[in-house]
Amino acid sequence: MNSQIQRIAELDRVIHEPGRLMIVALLYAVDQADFLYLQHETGMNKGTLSSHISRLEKEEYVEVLKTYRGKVPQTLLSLSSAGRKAFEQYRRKIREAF
Amino acid sequence: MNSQIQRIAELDRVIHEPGRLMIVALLYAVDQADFLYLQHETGMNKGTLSSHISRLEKEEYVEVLKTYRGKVPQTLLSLSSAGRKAFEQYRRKIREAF
DNA sequence: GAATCTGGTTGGTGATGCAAACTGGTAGGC
DNA sequence: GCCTACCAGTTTGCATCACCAACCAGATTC
Repeated sequence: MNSQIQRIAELDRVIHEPGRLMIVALLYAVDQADFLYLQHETGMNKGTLSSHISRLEKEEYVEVLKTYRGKVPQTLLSLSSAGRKAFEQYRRKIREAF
Repeated sequence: MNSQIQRIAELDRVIHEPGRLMIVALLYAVDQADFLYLQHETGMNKGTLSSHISRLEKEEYVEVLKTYRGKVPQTLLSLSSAGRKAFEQYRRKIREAF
């Protein structure tokens, strides 16, 4: 198997999914963001965003902190160190392949 | 929306799928390949490979030529010019994003 | 006749995307 | 107080897609 194909075959599917890739790339850049910010930046509807966040949480790639902005609930997201590493590895393989 | 995220959002989903990305990247490099070669290089089972090829054909990204190697049937695949352009655009967006 | 070869099709399972319904709380009008 | 509307997210129902194994078709070879 040639090495470009090898890299593609090894891509982390959890991160490769564009919806989650946007989330992870955003969190990688800003360290912390809330649900509404992610929704606005990614253009996803809230149901889809919510389910991608759940998937990333289940994978332990993001940490979720439910808090309040005044009296309004706010969900804060950040990348875990595992998530950060996974993204860096994904990015490295993508760069090597293309 | 920041430009990295914009690029990710615009990625062609038909090509983004790793199975099809491997096929397209291989065909981009070699111009023509047969079914068994693709199966061997990608490691996919034939059912999955066959359905990805059908999808790419439906999208008019690949051309399929059913022929014979001696008396044994052989399916030859090549990228169409639309497929070539789509791959180049995909690669450009990936490179810009990462 | 039985096994092999190439490739396609089918059936089942899980993932994704969207809209709509829902939850638990807040705010405003009267 | 009470009713309605809103807000932040989550869950659900439905359609489509991806993956694998198994089976099938048509021809060949042993």
